Amino acid sequence: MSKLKQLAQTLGLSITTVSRALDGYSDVAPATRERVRAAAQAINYRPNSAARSLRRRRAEAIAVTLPLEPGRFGPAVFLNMLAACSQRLAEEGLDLMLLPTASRAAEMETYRRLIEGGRADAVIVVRTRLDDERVAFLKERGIPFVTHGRTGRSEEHAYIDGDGAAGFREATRLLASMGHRRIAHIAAPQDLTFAHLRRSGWLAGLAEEGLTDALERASQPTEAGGYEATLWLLDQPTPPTSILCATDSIAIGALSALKDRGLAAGRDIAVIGHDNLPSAAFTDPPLSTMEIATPDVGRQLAEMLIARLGGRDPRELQTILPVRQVPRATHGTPN
Amino acid sequence: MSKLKQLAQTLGLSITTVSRALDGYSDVAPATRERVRAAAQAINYRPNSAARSLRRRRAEAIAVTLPLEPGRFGPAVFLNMLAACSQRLAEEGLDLMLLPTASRAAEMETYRRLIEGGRADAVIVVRTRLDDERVAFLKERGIPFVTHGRTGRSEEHAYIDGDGAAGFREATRLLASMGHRRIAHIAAPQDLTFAHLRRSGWLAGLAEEGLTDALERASQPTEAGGYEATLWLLDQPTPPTSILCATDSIAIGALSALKDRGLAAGRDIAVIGHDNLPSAAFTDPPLSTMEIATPDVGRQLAEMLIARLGGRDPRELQTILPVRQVPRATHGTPN
DNA sequence: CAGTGCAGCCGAAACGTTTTGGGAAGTCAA
DNA sequence: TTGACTTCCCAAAACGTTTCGGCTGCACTG
Repeated sequence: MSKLKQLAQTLGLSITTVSRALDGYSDVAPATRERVRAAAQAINYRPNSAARSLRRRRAEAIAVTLPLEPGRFGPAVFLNMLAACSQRLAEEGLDLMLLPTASRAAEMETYRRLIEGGRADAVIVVRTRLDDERVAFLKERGIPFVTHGRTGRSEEHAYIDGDGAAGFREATRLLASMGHRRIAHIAAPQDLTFAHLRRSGWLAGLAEEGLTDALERASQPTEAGGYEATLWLLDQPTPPTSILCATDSIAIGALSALKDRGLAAGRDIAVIGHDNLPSAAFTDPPLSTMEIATPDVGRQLAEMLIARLGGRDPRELQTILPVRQVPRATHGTPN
Repeated sequence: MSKLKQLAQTLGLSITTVSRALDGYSDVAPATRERVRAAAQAINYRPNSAARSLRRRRAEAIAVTLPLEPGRFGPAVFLNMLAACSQRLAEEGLDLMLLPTASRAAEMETYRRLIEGGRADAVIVVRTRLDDERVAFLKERGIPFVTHGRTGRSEEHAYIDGDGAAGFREATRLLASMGHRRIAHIAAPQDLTFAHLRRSGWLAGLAEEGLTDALERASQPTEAGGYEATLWLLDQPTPPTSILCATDSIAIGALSALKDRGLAAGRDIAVIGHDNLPSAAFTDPPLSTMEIATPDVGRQLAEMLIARLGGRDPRELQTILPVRQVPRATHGTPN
């Protein structure tokens, strides 16, 4: 027998009344409500979530797939954001479920199961691409969603993103102001929106400074990728005096490559990353980097999701957060 | 109208038959089964998960809470493991849901909701403690679970764990064999099982080598913690010639502290970590560390979970995986 | 004192599946 | 021809909630 029925029986009430009492409806006497609450507490009652969401026709859950290819942030930063998000969602009775997916195909299949199967009411899309099939799918199905990062169709959907372009433009100009003329870029794969935006910020900065030497190298957003790319840059006929890296992981790889070539980061050559990973303060020398200035991205993301679930127009839910420079020891003057 | 009903109507079959056809029961004619499958495919049918799990009385989902205090592995390693796990679980039609939790209290409340509300069929417990209230709760409720890491009651439940004690014992003896006599340990909080085991391995190694100088310092398992602890160790009357760190994060902080004191890791003083984080190969000098030798921990974890769901005795599901040394450049001889 | 309104409660339907317990038709052996 | 099996299918119940549409009895109004 269901626990709700048990409760009703021991209390001498109908199932209806017990249910309504627990949900705080006004048509049950305050005294009764309290009695019910106490009894529910006593037997540790939690409504069966399957039954509830079947009847209510919503899952009371938000999903986010977790693509395992190396990504935007380090997982640590990313998880902290989702944690904050989940805390805010919990206040609304919403569970946040993270579903790891190994490939794009697996990710799309997960989306289909989630959506068609009614397992999630809304989703968070991370590691966005300029042309993102997940966004297309969700728009077509009419599922509320918020992306973490822009896409090629950003004007049509809710998103939250850091202003990577501005950050990279600023960093480029900073390097130029210190006398650097050959400012190279190690880019992450350009189908990833954030990578595209950061690169365009770098190009804008070069243009504003009248610099025409736009040396760049594409790389996976990993330490190993950064290592390789840096060696390549150093082997060019006129190697750069500074390297702007799309992510801190790349920058950490870069530092290692410089060391292996006997170059001192921050003296012989400047390096700047992006993300401000926890370990970035502990590299040698400590990495100059940048980060989203707002501390509560996760919470804001949750608010946007809640607003979307409430039917708010996605075009009112588009946030670009400022990026702040975190200068440490690797952005020195050119030799 | 439900999609299943729609299907049944367009096919001129009963709901029963459609359902059974899709589930592959043998009492529906092969031809019919194919017809149903094709039709379902065409309209992109996915059973409503709430209805299904209400009727089946299981959620077809495994939960793992994600404590956000700094933990055992770096999140990257951890997520890769869970990804592999989730892949295997998906083959059984099980979803893996990750629920971030900010505090122990929030974590327990999440457990209660999950379990009492029937949202998950089994759970994975990570970041285990010697005295773990989650384990107590799950045992009491009779919910199948597997822990990642042992506890004080390990003999009673299923677990998978690396042999941290053996790894630290071996590393200690290795250092001793190179002439080190003052081998210090930076320990993670001792209520965490892994920290306790690693420390005991270090102590065992010292004992076997007849070393009595057991200098140690407790620390949070973070870079900052390792930094602080290292400075403290260096400030002792007779500072160590080598430092065995409970985690790579600690070791990375240690490297940074050594640098700040003008000491060269691997030459002036040896450092060894544990976990083999992706960035450990890119520290300066590259960090000597150790790691679980088995590549597919996640998959094995999934297998154990499936076995538990199948009613297998937990005492048959206890795995301790060998730990392998990953020597790089920081474990040099004493000066 | 009839009529109206409201507070507090409840029965039954509904949500979309799976599963139980058959039933009808066909096949085969005796 | 009969009975026993098989094969293929189905109606209805069940899962545990929420919610719709009342119903009862009391207080108040005029």
